[in-house]
Amino acid sequence: MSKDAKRTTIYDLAKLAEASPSAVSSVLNGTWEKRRISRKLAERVMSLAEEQGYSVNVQASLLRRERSNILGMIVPKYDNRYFGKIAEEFEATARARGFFPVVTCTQRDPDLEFEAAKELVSYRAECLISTGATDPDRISAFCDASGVQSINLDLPGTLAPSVISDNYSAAQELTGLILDRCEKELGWSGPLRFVGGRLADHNTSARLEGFLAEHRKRGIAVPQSYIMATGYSAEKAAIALADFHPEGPAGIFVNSTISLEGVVRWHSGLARGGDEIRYGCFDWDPFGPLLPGNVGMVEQDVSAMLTRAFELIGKTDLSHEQVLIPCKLWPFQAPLARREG
Amino acid sequence: MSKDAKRTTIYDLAKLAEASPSAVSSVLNGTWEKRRISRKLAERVMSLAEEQGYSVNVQASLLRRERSNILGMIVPKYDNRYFGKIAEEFEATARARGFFPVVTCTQRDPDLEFEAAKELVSYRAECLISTGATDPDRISAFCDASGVQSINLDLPGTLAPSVISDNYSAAQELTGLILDRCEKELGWSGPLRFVGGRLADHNTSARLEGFLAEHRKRGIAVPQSYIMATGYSAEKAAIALADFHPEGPAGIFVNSTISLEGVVRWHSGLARGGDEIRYGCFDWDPFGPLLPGNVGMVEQDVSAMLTRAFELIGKTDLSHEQVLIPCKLWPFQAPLARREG
DNA sequence: CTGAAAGCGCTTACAG
DNA sequence: CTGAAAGCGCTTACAG
Repeated sequence: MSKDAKRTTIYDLAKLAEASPSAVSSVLNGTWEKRRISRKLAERVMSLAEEQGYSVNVQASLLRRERSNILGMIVPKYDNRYFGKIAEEFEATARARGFFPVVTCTQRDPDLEFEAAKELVSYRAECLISTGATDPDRISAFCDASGVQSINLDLPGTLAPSVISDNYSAAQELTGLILDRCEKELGWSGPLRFVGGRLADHNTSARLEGFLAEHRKRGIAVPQSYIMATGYSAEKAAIALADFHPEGPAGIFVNSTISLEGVVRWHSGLARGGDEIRYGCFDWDPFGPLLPGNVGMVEQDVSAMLTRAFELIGKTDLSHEQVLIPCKLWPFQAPLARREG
Repeated sequence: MSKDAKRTTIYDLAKLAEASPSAVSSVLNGTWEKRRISRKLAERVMSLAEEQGYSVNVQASLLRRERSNILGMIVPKYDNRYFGKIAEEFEATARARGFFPVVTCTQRDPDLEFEAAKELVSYRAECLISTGATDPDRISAFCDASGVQSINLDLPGTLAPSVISDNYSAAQELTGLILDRCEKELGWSGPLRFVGGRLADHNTSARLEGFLAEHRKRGIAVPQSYIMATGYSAEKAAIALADFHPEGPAGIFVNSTISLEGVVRWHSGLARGGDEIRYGCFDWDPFGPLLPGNVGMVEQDVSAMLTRAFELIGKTDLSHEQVLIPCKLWPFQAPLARREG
């Protein structure tokens, strides 16, 4: 059946069915009943199509209909619980609604992000969702100029509606949880250290505010040096903590599972004192509950975020507001002890 | 600049530049020097395009050129170190070579896989790479009938060339590592248990063969009941081990990080005896080195696999052979002890 | 009940 | 140096 030469078109089918290309077209795209084409012809065409392995040339079809059906998404990473899940759910939802999802992973590189956006615009995407984009406004401005709708997810922008996690509240809750556990289990109350992320990043700064608010509420002062927003990498987190050899109790607010990796590495490398360390992490990883000292993690509500984002697709005249989605806090039971020796 | 109505076309540009659409087209697609269009006109057109925020309608352009530039990939999950990395590298490589990568996540669902393949064929993808597909041959047969090239990655098929990891050898090495460590650290020699995966799955069965070969080489018999290929889920792995309360030393070959989660959960839940457990995992996770009892992990060589796969793209008359890519084995240093009480 | 015709936005031989 | 024309494979008012 392999037809290397030319693929079957509606013209081929028309010839075989002894009908016009128009009739074939409408049979194939399901409008034949409306056009009152005889069931007999319709069936003949459909079985011929099957037989010839015909598949519509979507490129041509959509060009003619001046649509693309493409829903674009830009995402920093796949290899990440949070963004991986976002991409997966986005695809499933888009597909369920009849769109053709095209997701592109841009590695947090602003230029790659913009290139990907341009490409998606060239394909005349119906809408572009920028997830965790480093420069969402640049993308929105470009989309806007080309008449393509854009929506921000995870990280907000000012030129398009944004659906983001309620970082402030979740960070405050997580801070409270860690402080409570330090008090209960170690008889010690803060201040905690804040490790990971970048202060210039909206989410990190919102989380830091929540972190500080909870300390303030409890009357605990946080020294400036306790804020270690050293970026997104396990190495940097480990380096930031390298000089920290706690003699007594200590607590850490870990910003993102990427930083968590560094914190755990530091923790398991401590000569002693590790048993009196408690930490919690903003973001979720299945190995989290198994890490000694980890008292809880925040899980962002991906489904809720996407549901809200999809509600905005196709809507015009939207305000560029921020929609805040609450997160879930997962406290873990009794802390596991650290490795011996 | 927002043009909600109609997007700028080459005809608009032609009018503004007082030139023909043909000239504009060739300026815009870079063939103007070949067509010996005056630099003056070219520059006029280009600045007008810039000014009008023109972006070529790729749909129309590619339809005319009877190409799609699309390179399709089907992948089971994004939210997974291994497949997430494959998707990321695939995209970067495809883009670097001038393709438009479209990757689709199909959740190990055979029907979804097939639907996605059909969709990609409708878009006239130049080539479709099926990664970890449950039924690669069904996809290859369909692609073949439509004149679309297909390549299998990770899981082999018989109707298209396959690039896969050398599961057998890596499993044998990992088995050897675990057995060595058990002997050295616990003074005990096997047999190990094999946990996770499905025997019907090519990779699991190749790994099991390597596992058994290493035991055979050392003259260690493996009881049938030690093979617990219970599928791909943390729960199932944990359930399979639920009745296993080792009194003395024991060792486990963990098939996939998904199962690892279950094994670690089981391990950390043991009332006692956990200190004399050693395991290793086929597949890589950054938290791996931090898990007590974990002596090493296998990392599949994603870059090498993709490099080989890309070499096949566009090649015709390929045999449907299997290309085996060696894996890397990462031994971890001294085992960490388990949690206390 | 069905077909001829125009057109989606491009590209590219062909003819000056 | 440049334009008119045909055509990629479809869809859809329009006219019977």
